[in-house]
Amino acid sequence: MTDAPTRSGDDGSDRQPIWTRPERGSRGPAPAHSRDAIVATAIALADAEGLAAVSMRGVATALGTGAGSLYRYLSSRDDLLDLMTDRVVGELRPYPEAEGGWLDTMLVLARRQLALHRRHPWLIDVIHRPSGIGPESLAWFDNCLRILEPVGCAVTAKFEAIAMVTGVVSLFARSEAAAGSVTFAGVDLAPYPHLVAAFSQPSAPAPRTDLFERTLRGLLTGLLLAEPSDAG
Amino acid sequence: MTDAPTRSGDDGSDRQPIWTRPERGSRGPAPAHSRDAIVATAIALADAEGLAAVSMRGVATALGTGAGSLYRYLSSRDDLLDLMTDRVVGELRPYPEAEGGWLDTMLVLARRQLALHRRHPWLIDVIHRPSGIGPESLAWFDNCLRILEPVGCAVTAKFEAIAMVTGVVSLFARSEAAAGSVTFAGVDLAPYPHLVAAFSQPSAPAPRTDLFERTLRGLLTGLLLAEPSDAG
DNA sequence: CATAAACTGCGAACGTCGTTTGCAGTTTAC
DNA sequence: GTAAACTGCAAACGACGTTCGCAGTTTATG
Repeated sequence: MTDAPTRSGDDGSDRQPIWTRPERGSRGPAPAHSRDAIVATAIALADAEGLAAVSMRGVATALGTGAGSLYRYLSSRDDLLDLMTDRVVGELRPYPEAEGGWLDTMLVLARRQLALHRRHPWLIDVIHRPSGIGPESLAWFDNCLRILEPVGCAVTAKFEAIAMVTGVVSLFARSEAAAGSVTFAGVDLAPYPHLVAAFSQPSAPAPRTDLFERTLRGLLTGLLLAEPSDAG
Repeated sequence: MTDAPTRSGDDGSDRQPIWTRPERGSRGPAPAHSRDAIVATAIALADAEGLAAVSMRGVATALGTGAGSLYRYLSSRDDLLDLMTDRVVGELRPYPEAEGGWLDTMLVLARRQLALHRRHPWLIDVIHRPSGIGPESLAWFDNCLRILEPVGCAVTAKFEAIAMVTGVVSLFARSEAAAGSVTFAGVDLAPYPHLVAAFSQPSAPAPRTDLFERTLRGLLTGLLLAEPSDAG
């Protein structure tokens, strides 16, 4: 607690983010594991048993070690979640060319994001935290800017549009994941006349894919193509 | 653990949701607190010190009692969060009449939701969980259906539109709350050419309110007014 | 009015969590 | 060769949600 310089590799380096922190020094014995192997194990665990299974003890047990040992490679569980997020974002590669026009290409990217959420359902619970921007996320963002290059509007509008697309994709992913989990069991619906009227009406299945595409197409054209003549 | 009928009021009633569970029986002494007072205390605590301060011990301390005592009124912390959510949703009342047309009225409702998020920043972390639908949320939903009554489209489309509006509002709320928390400190931006090009460009402040309104207006008209002639 | 059932608050405990710490052993720089 | 820097590991710490047992209080029932 005084000023002992021990643990300079992991413990003392809380200043710089996990992305630029060196994995190990050059002095001691070879580590039994690697940061990448830990992250891969954690992702496999989350895919199989959900995010709740990704505890320090859980990941450590899957690796055949103790919980405290993980702190030789990571400085916190949040770091692990950040690494997991960025690693699966890398699955969005390779990025498509913008051959079919920027709007269609953005839709392809959005659909790939949605597929990523389906592949890793825990992503939806992890993506909405501060300080979770890693190299792969930056690359994805950079690629979106590349796709939007032919669009002649302010960069701030592009930033907003990209963020909104990502957000809407997460909304769809959450809606898919939560499908059927809402229930009105034991609740008296009598005080809600419009609800019971809606429920008593025959409902068509309503294709979801169409909603996804229509929503994003309308969003992007509205945000990027609208003339700012009368705004403000 | 055999079949002792004790604690039938709180403990044994895990079956039915918190909304319909009776607050107390008729036998014992008068409770020192009430479910409503506990929820109000928890909300005040969350408003002041964030959701992390809303622990059973934290709420109990604010009430001058012990953590275990809270389980006489609630059966879990999740129940408490559900009650908190539904209570603040009640702040959206009274609901406006649809005098200015359904689109403008829906925008008013959306703006009120955004204001609610600004008033209770913890709401964004609590609203995206399963099983959080209470009477006030139902009333809000019912009111949205009332506003959308003159719109002649399938009820499923209305359901989707309402959910999407709520979701987009939460996106804006989250974006506002996370403003300035993302940082590229210590990260080399060289591998992201389009990003550095965007950052080197002069950026206008870009009015957010306009983005909010434009996004929702485009969303609602696109989802509710589009003709389903060529779909499918 | 007596009795028993159903309630009350409360403090101690349980198990799990993220994280810290001390220690013994290993490798490398000087 | 020595010391610094590293390694893994087990134990512990504090906080969390939750359970449990107990003593006391109120009410329904006879």
